[in-house]
Amino acid sequence: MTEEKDLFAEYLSRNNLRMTPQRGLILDVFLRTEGHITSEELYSRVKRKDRSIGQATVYRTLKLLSDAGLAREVDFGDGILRYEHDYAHEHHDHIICERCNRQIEVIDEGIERLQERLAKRHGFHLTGHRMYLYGICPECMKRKDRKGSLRKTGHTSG
Amino acid sequence: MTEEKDLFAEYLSRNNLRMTPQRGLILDVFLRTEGHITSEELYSRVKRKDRSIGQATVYRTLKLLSDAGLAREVDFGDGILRYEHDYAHEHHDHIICERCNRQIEVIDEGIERLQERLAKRHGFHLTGHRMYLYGICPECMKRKDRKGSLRKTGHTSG
DNA sequence: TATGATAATGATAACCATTATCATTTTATT
DNA sequence: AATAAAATGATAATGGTTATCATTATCATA
Ligand SMILES: [Mn+2]
Ligand SMILES: [Mn+2]
Ligand SMILES: [Zn+2]
Ligand SMILES: [Zn+2]
Repeated sequence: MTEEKDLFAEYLSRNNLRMTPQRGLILDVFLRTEGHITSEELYSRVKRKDRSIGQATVYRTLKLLSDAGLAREVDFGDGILRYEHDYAHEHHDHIICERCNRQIEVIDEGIERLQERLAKRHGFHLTGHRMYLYGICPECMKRKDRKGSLRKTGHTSG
Repeated sequence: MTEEKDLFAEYLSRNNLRMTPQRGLILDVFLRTEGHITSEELYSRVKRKDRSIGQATVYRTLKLLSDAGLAREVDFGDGILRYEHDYAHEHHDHIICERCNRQIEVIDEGIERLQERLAKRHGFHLTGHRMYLYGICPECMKRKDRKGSLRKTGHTSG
């Protein structure tokens, strides 16, 4: 946590930006929050510690944290950007349950390798990727056809 | 093209919806347009043939076409939904160039297989996926560091 | 071929996450 | 202190998409 703060401070000074109480607080709260958090959620958490904080500052800081390599944007495709820790966190992809929205983090070295090869085969230099698997989680599998909260994205039948 | 129209008609009647001149025209123009088209683009094309068409109708019809299995939503992550043909078109994924936005369609059976296995390993029943690779295309590789139109998504360094 | 019932259309307003604007305040440097 | 540069927070704006709603078109039936 101190290490992350140092990294952020270094990133800021390297870019002629300034460490401020707001930025420090936002980073703190972010680091204490596991999972995939929206700017809105983070804003409401930060506001509990500093009534006067502005929502725009949270948006701005989250962007800075992403550039600094401390946060990573996660886009589940529902129109709301989420953020997760990106420092000392291994890269991973996500499986999302279309029934209950449960999300788990997964990694498959084989897939990563093949992605690299696939890009190369087409002459591309691969710099990143987004991969989201959609399905039905084990729990939802048991309680059969609860058609209740289907997500209705267009990812089904890929 | 007649086959697609039949499929659409069948889908509509199956859902107690009606085939209309507007829907027919929108499907026609959509089928004649290759690539990944936005609702806006399709709207302007359709409007050339029917001045009186409404933009909402294009949005609505595109959604219907997706449900009917004739169109597929493509989300490159820039906040604009695109659509591509989905009937008699093999599933594929995309590589997008971060410099010039060129996009190519790719498929890797090995990856598809591993995705299936990865989901199963976590107890999920896989229903679909989204995979976008980001990189630098061969052309942009040659004309070095044209930092011109960098996309600035957050997908880099996956 | 009128008549209801239902669905579709097009114009427009609303939505909503995110960005831009800008006056004011804070911070770093002289 | 004085100055310049950057950050903040309130608020307006953005822009793709969706909701609303009065009007029109379509379908089934008599
Ligand atoms: Mn994650
Ligand atoms: Mn495609
Ligand atoms: Zn589930
Ligand atoms: Zn390129």
